[in-house]
Amino acid sequence: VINTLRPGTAALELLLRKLKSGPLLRPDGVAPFGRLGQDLHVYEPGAWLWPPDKAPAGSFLVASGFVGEARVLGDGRRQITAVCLPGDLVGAGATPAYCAAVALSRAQTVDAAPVIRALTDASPRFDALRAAWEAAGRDDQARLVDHIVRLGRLSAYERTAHFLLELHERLLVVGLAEPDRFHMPLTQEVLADILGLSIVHVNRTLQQLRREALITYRSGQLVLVDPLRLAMVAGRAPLAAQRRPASASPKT
Amino acid sequence: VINTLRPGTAALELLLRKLKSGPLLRPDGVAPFGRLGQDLHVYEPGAWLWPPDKAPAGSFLVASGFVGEARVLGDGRRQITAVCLPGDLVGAGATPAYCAAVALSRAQTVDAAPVIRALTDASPRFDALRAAWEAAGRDDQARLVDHIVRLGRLSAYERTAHFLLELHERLLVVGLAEPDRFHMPLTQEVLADILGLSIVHVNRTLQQLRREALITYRSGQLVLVDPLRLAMVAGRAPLAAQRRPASASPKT
DNA sequence: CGTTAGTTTGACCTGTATCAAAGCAGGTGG
DNA sequence: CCACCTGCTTTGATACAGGTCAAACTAACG
Repeated sequence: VINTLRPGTAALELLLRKLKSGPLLRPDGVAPFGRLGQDLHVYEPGAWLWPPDKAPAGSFLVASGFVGEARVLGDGRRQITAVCLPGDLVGAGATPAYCAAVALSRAQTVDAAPVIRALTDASPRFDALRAAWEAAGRDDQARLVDHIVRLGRLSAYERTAHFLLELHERLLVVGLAEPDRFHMPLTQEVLADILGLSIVHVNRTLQQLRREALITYRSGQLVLVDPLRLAMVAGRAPLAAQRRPASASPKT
Repeated sequence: VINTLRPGTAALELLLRKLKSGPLLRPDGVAPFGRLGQDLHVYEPGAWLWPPDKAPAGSFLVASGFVGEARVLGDGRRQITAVCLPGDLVGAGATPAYCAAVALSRAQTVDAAPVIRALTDASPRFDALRAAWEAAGRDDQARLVDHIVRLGRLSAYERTAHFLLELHERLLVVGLAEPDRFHMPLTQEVLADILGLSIVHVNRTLQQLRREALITYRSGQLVLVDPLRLAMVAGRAPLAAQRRPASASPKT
């Protein structure tokens, strides 16, 4: 479906899906943007969208592939602080300074300036859109907090499960995942830099998840074989408790 | 100086200092808020400002002491995701849902509603203030990212140094630190939950920092004995950023 | 002075890192 | 079609950072 569109159009469509998934945006509140995509960028895995020492060069909408915000330490250690999926913005408000952006897989982006312009525009015509946008920003923030908890208090095993579930959820929202599987283009090295682990340990952790029949991974397809048990491992509410929307009751 | 003011006034003064420290706010841009502080809350260390399962009950300005945003896992593990110092807001935009707020030391807060109202107000009279406010929000965000890097890629030793420097910097901005020291009211247990370590290891790490003559800590006063070397350890070194020096045979 | 919360110590254990080398594609050029 | 890269995954052996448990020490405080 998405694949048949031009990348710019596709990216916008993904963004709108995300915004529409929130409680705030009625489908008819979606404003008509200018057409996007004359300014397509393609990045090979590992390529910088902007390098560590430069300021973000505008903001971009991810059209395909995964992009990461990363910080690189003097001795080469690297921590990826956020993963941007198709439909996400890189370099916008959510992206603080001192973060490089790097393609985590082969990725396409389009210039997001028109989108930003519309969102910044004070016109009441865009009110609903802007509200949805702000909600998405809060989600981004909540995800940073999730990441902190993962890194600070979860074991490698829990961490990995937790992260894979996050990816799945987010991709579901933009329609890029099936209920039990999704395309996971990240190498174990990249996963290591996201999860704060060593490559070797990521490998062993994934093996354990497979051995215990929680996931399957073949040729880029990640299958959540047992999502419930996986969620349990990740320390998420055991009984299908809702999480994303702003009302919830975490377990005791 | 600050101590002689009523807590509400003092808190507001701290906030304004922070906002004024940014590049955007000219001193005369500071708007006169209503007087604050009829609604003072005092919390004992460990007390919830709001518990894990409730939504933030409004937003509060910290007047004194340290407050933390925390997530508690099912089995009791706890990760403090952000530390709010005097002059910071807890529960405002920067604070995402699913975070409890807890007093990390004895702390006072005042209701921040009047401040929020002024900032939300569209009046151009507050434009400069609002801009400063947004800058402060970006700082908060950058701090979350710092925290992620700390937890993901720094050793316990580096992490601790890095965090203490952050505290010092932030307290300097609001005038609550001297150039080489500040009052650090956090217990090692709390530090552990911030740094993602065990209590015992925090203790040993602090000992190491003292043994190597980087810091001193007596009766709540934390002294940065050798800020430069400390910054180096924390990986904020402008100079050679190599592996850990081990100049004095660090033993475990 | 006993109580209590916090810090410190020691002994021991384990999760994760490190090092090194071996398998395993998917692509390339000969 | 094969030999050969090259980048990724997997494996094994070993080392260490940091966790856990338990107890002793310290200092504030009623």
